[in-house]
Amino acid sequence: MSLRAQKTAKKKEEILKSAVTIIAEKGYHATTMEDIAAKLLMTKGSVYYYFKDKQDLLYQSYKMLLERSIENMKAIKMEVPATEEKLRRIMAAHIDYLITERFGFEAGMKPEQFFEGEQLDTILELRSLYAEGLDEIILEGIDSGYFDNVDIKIARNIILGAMNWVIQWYKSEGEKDQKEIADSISEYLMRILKKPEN
Amino acid sequence: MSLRAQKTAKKKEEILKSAVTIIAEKGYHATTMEDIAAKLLMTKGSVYYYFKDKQDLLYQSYKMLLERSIENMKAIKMEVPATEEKLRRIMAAHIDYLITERFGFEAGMKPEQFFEGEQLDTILELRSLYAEGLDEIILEGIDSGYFDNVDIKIARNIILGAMNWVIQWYKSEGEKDQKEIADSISEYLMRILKKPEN
Amino acid sequence: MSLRAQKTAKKKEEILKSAVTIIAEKGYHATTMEDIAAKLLMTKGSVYYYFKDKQDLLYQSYKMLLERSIENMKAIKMEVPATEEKLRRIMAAHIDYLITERFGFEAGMKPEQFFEGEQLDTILELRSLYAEGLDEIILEGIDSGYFDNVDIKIARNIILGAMNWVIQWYKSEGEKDQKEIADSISEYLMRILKKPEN
Amino acid sequence: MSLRAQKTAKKKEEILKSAVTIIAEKGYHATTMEDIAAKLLMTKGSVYYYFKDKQDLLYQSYKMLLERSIENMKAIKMEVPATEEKLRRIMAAHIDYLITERFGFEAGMKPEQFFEGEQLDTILELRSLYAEGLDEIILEGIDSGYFDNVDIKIARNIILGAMNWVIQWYKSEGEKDQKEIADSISEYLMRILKKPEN
DNA sequence: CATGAATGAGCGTTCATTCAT
DNA sequence: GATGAATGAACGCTCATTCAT
Repeated sequence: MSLRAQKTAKKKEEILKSAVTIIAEKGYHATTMEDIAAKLLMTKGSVYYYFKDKQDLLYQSYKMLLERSIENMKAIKMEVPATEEKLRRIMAAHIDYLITERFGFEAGMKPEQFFEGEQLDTILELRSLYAEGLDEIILEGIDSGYFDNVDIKIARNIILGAMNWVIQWYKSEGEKDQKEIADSISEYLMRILKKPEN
Repeated sequence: MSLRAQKTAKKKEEILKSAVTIIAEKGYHATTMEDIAAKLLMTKGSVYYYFKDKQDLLYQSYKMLLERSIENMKAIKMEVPATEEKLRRIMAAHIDYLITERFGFEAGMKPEQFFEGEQLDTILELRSLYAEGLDEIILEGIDSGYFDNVDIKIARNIILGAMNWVIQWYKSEGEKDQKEIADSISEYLMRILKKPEN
Repeated sequence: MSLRAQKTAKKKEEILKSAVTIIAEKGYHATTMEDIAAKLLMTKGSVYYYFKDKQDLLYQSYKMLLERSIENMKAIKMEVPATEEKLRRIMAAHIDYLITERFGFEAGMKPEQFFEGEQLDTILELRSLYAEGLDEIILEGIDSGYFDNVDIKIARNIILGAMNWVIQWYKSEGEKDQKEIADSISEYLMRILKKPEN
Repeated sequence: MSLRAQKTAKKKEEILKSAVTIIAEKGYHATTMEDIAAKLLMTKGSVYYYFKDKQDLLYQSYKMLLERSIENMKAIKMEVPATEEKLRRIMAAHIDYLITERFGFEAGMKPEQFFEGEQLDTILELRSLYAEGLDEIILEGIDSGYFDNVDIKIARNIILGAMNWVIQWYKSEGEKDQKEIADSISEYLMRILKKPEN
């Protein structure tokens, strides 16, 4: 990658990050191109040099978030051998990412409401990939006899729902810090999966 | 209530229902007053005869949904004596309401993004009321020794998150019907709460 | 006039008075039919029973004010014989009417901006009538040798301007009361007309 | 000031002038943003690039007119030494400005009807400044024994009223030209102020 | 006569998008 | 590459007006 291309890529990422933050805060429609540009001391026009349109910006933002989540998951999978620990780490990372990167809009967003055509396909596929990543671990646990023989789809969606919901209540009840909350949730969710010990 | 007033109330409710449906589908900002009116073969102007502005319409809609949810819960509480059954029924009703009434926007919505002042206060209080309703049942279970001594706040939020998430995946994976899904989810969530049987 | 017609006439006048007050306060365009009706505990629909449209209401209001001013002037003319006293009384009445009846909109209003066709003609003619009424007195004074040989049109317009301007400053500088102000103004304006005494 | 800024300032002024003209003609409420823009072959959107909203446009217009009037007055005060001549010149300039710049809306406008808060304060202060400017000259005349010992406030308001009223009758009675009218009015108004010569 | 309800035209305003410089 | 400026389509909202009851 040439130096120029690197610079462009860096700028693009800055813009995406700015966009993610503001959209998470105000919502997509309430966020203006002006808002996004202003936060970076740019003008609207410049943003259009890097992104085709607002829709594109949303798409790239969302895609980036999903891809990173998937990468995070992969990294943890490589790093950690034990099934349960793997799942716990992934949940913690998910919640952490949700809160620190403020990509709140990931949570309740219905992709069909914002994307269509190829974009929608890509997004849905990335979502699926992430879901499958979780499924694999659950399956791994079941196969190894460590997890109970649960309905994987249901279990995974309970986990996803519980995790994404954190955004709704984290701030308001700040007694426990992020780490503790992630641990507690993991702990409880594990009860769904784990085989009753005899 | 006079006949006039009844008619007005009915019309208001029609509009609210229409609004709820469309907002659930397209999102609040993407929904125009025209959309809402057109669906009822009305004109924009008429909608404004019944509601102060778009914001008011959103507020009333959301409030109605929350109030009904709370009433549903109360009714079930009165009707069903057994703690576990009570909780199961409430979960089933919640999911059912979510899907059939399509009030998808309840799920991922951050009230702070849409409301402020008194409206926000009211909404937050209604949310709290609903949450407390769940908490009471959990506490009842714990006190009776039937549930494990879980962190109520965490448990409640896992339950809420898991239930509200259903909207995100119900349609796309329609093999199981609504009832079954609600049952499965309840079943699994119960594992978090129930004391391991010895 | 039948009893019914009397009732109607009375109602019409009530509405006109209400309209005058509110229009004087908020301006014609900023005044809604709702405002006018509400002040009389009526509904918009009723007002339309008595007046064709908003324009008609404005026209009738303005016409009424002008006609009364003219009648006032006539009455004073009949009553008072002395030229100077006549003029003074008319000025005082004019200012008094302006302030108490709050028909502020008479002052700065350019009829061409609000009326056209027959309505405009009528209004302009009534204005002329009032102006001529003043002119006659001035002429009378000149003929009798009591007033100087001034340009009547100019003199009359100075008088009208000075009087109508009162609305702009009366309230804010309330040290002197209405009567005194009217007297002072008359006094000074008289200097324009009166022949320097030798 | 950079060239850019100059261009912007120029454009702003163009818009203000356009606004003043149309508002003077049709009145504030009857004037649409479209009207103002169209007169300059612009689109509504462009006007909003330069002015926050319609209210802002009115405020800036009015402020500009008042400021220029005050500056005009100051310039004349510097230029002309003799009290009477000073006053005459100011009156002539006032009437001239009123007619040529068509800022008719200055005349009968009640600021309280259009402005509030800081805007109202500023406008009222500018009005006061102008009024005080007149008062000073009157006082100067009195002190020098050239003017009679009149009530300054009353005298000033008669002068203002008479001058502003010109807008109401100038066009329709166009026999005399602007200059002559200004002279006549000054002449007559001077009679109010001047000490009777013995 | 009165009114509640409905309508539609029109206005102010926002904002994504474009483009000359 | 960046930006100031311009655009136009769309939306929320108001309000005079109409009309069935």
